[in-house]
Amino acid sequence: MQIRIDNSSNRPVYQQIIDQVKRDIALGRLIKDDKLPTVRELAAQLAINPNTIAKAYRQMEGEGIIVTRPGAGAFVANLDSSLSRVVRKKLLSDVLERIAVEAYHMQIDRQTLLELFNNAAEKFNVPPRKG
Amino acid sequence: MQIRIDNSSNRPVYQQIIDQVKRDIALGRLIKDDKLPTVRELAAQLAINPNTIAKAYRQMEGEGIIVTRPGAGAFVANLDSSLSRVVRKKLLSDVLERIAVEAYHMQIDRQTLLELFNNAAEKFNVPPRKG
Amino acid sequence: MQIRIDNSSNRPVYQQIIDQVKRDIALGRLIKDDKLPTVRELAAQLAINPNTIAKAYRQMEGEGIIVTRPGAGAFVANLDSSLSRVVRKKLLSDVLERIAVEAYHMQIDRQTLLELFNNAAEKFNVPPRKG
Amino acid sequence: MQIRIDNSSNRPVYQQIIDQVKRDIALGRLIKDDKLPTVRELAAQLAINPNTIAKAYRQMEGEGIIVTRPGAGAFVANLDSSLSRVVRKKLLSDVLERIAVEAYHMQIDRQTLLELFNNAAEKFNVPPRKG
DNA sequence: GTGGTCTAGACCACC
DNA sequence: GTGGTCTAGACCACA
Repeated sequence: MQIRIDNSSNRPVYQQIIDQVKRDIALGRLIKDDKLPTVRELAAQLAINPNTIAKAYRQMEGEGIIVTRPGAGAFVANLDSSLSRVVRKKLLSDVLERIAVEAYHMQIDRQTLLELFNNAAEKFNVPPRKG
Repeated sequence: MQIRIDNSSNRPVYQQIIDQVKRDIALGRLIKDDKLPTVRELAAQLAINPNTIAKAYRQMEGEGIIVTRPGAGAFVANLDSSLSRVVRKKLLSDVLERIAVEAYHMQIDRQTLLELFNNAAEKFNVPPRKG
Repeated sequence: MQIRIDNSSNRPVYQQIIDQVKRDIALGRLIKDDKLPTVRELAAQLAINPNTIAKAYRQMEGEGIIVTRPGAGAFVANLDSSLSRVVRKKLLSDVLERIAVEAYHMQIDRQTLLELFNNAAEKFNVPPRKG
Repeated sequence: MQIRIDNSSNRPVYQQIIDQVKRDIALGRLIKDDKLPTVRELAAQLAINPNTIAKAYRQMEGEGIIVTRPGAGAFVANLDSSLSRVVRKKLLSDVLERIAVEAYHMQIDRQTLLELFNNAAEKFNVPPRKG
């Protein structure tokens, strides 16, 4: 678990932590039952307030990404989204549309955008077929 | 120019305005030199604080999306990204990676994600070849 | 909006706030687009820290119960659970089973339990038929 | 006595133990004077800190669910709630109301909720008539 | 020692 | 003035 905070980013610190944990899971670097650093550990390591870490963990717990057990620590959970499939697709669809608009304004053609998309999709364990 | 504000969205109002102007441009509904409503007009129409509209316009002007001619109003500008191609691709790439990670956690398979992507890309004028 | 905190309760303060807002919505005392008290208002009224109120609001926002707009306030949202129906039923089912076990140990017979259940269900707008 | 700990549950371990003992009693799998495993045994079997088991037993003894006879072990006690009937009904009523509120927000109709309730009630020995 | 809750108080984006 | 983020530090339940 190597997390890096970019203080010059607009993205809130707690969100950066979530991003990177989720990314590590998607990359297969973290798997089910792996233990995350303790709140205090990570806080010390990154030199940020423990509450900020706790907030990130709490949110991931809410999303079902991790499981926290007081007295034991935080652990990677099973992949299991409780959101309905319709909602999940809608969420992704909205962001993808916004990206398409951005690409247009940035004058990035569809071919190039598709390449970027494929690079991104292959990098992570987005399974080729349902499952 | 029909702009609709979704109050139940987390997206800031000024950002929603930008989104929709950019979207209309990408859809071809707005083209170069088209006149945007005045700040006052739009504020009245949407029942929104004029400062919010002004902020949206100011930001779009900064991005080179529109040009404001004092005394005349705001007009759609030429497509002309000030950023280098490398930077633009990096920006898109980052967001696409984040989407791929989200898709993984939402258990959306690559096939489905690709469909969503294609739907989004086709909807807008992301030119098939460098444009 | 009259919220009362029971300091002698084990239930966390932020949770008590959520309970009561959700209850008021279910009772029809609060309806879509109604404005909740501001974080600072409620904090002053209840003599508790604003962060605690903010936490309650943030969680309700996450559950889709309310919508918060910085600069505007917090508002009751549309009824619209994003959880899959299977998950929702499982969640309720688990709690109901735990209650049945409790009822057994408390020597409350099924007839009485059913009465208590009906009282509770009628009190709130649990719709008689899907919808 | 087969107890299973779900580490991916938020429910504290000691509470899960209590839940399952009470459940087994309600199901008739454990009856008066049955001997529970010793703290040491159960701790070894579940690979859990003995203090956690001890805490569960201590609490059940406090609730009158079991009796511990020093040197002999822990045994299932008689059903005998120390609380007044009014208090017991109030306790159940409160939880049932909270469930009704949840059901409302989850858009589970009363018909479905009633089915879930009946399933739960039938599963356990909630006696049809005062028992 | 672990995470969870709460307080107190600062600064920022949004309207 | 609104909610959101972050810091600093206390206390508690859980293991």
